[in-house]
Amino acid sequence: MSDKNQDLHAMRHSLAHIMATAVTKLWPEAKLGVGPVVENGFYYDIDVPKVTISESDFKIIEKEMYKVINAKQPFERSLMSVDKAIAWAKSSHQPYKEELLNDLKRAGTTVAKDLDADTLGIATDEKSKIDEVSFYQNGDFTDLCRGPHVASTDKVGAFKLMRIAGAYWRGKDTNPQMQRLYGVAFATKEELAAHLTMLEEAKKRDHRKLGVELDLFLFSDLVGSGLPLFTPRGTVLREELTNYSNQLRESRGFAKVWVPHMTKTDLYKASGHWAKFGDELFLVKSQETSDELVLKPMNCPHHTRIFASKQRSYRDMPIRYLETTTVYRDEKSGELGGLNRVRSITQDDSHVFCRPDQIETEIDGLLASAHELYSAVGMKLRVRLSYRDESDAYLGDKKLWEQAQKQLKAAVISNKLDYFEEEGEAAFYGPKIDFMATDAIGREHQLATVQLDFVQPERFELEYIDQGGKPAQPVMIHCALLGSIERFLSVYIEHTAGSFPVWVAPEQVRISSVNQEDSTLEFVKKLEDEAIKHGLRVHVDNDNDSVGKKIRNAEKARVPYMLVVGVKEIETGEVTPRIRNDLQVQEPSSMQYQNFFKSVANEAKSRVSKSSL
RNA sequence: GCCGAAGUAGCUCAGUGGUAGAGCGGCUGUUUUGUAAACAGCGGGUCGCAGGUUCAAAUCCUGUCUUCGGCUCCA
Repeated sequence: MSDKNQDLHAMRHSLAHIMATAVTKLWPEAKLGVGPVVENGFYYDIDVPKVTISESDFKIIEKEMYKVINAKQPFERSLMSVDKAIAWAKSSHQPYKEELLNDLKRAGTTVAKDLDADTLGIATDEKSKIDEVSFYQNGDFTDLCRGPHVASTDKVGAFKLMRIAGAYWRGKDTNPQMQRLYGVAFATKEELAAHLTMLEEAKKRDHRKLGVELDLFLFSDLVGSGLPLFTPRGTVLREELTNYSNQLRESRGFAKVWVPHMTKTDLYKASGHWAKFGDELFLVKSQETSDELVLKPMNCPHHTRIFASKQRSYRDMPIRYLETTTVYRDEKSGELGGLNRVRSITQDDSHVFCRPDQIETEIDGLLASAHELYSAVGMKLRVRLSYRDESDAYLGDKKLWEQAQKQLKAAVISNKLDYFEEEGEAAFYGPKIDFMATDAIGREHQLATVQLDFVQPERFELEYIDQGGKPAQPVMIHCALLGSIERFLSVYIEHTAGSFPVWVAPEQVRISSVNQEDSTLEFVKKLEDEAIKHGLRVHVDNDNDSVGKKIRNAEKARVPYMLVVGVKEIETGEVTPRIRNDLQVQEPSSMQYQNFFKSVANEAKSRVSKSSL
């Protein structure tokens, strides 16, 4: 950590301390939990019995904090033995601190993983030997805290309280819930202002906001939470992306299949999903039969039925199925949000049934497809090899797991992918390769995945006849390139800020007339027909608006190309396209309109990210 | 699920117990527009939904649905 960062860290730490000072002053019965530094700021978990602090209290809390700051109280650090500290916590009625200290004492020389080193006043490098914990005092307020703190309360830079939220004590939902007060803090007012501006900018990209502005999707109270509806424009996005994903896989020998969206529970009891995902399933009740049905939460068990419908020879392998289809999962209501987490999830799903010796080739092809797709959408890919850990949450033979994990790694290495390995991230039925895509503002998202599966072939007793004429068990490879279309779109909309490349853009060309003269309207119609002839998504704006207004509207809709059409164009037959800023590489020149549409159609076909005009 | 906040016109929002508002969008008319907002007029809301309190409820109370923030982030 640089000196500057250390200073900033001490400031934020001190602010958490000062916030605790203020809250304790306002509500003397407040019980303090933990108050660490986080990215861009700090928080403190506080439990005030019978009082609910709300954001409207921020003013008085901030006012109280400024009182402390303006008093320029020095922070005085002191050390105390753990036993003395426990006595302190008891006498000052701080049960949460007392609990932490007791756990610390019980843990002896090793600190339990979930203990908060910051709050306990333990330096990381001292973890193995803890006899004393540190306290900081300012004025008449003392708090257990590791620090570091700044020298006095006035040296804390600029801050702002941001929000308040419930947080379980030590992250366990069986524990009491405390109130977490968040603040952001920076060394200078200017940096704080810049941060707040940045947050505003990020808000502008929010796919939920753009979804409304660009008329892409919506939610209806009557339909239900987590169940998005897509408008014509939004559906273009879905179709363009899934067509591409399907095309990439069909060119590698995948055949489309189709399965119904509900099934008997027996299928998931056989697959092993019932035990794991039972409470996430939507139950469907038949009024005609006694069938217990559910909406499908995944497609693989269905696809195994198709595979198992015939006897397969080693010569038939691999068998590759692809289906872009919607699955339904009853997520916890509080976890739903925009398109990122929904209850109707459309996957560009595919399953390969292959011989063990074909694994590497199959994975190679899928990795190459993922690479191509993510290049086209302009996102950098990093790969996570997700392995099992030592827990018993996984099904299947451990030796098979180890073998599978090695094969995944080999394929990733031979594809020269940037990768890292992580234990405990695997699916319960096998290890996987997760693709982490980086968006335009540097956030990383997990989207595509390739997963190996030795468990379902066993559970469903899948087999093929090997070269020696004996039955053998195939390996299953699950793969989704986009992952879930909904989540992909939430990321992609924010990645592009709604400015989609020509091939994805719901509206590719807008033709705006300068006036409503018959001659103009006729020529506009001629242009529209030409665009349609080239398969372009074109809109005509013949409204009685000023040219300036029409341009503004087209810009707001993020239309890649706009043509303004009047007498000049009619006379010459030439158009000068207005190119959306992010696509433009050079000043556009005028050209015959036939050539213009031809070029745009080519750009869409080859999925380029910049304009060639 | 839990804690907190919120839901008023298509969108963004004002309105704290006494006749529901603004801007933008929409529609109509005037204008016939040349590269980021012409002018005028007119529509448009059971104030999320259901109960309750009150002479009177967008406003107060209860329930419910929906949305947002958080519950993982810590040297």
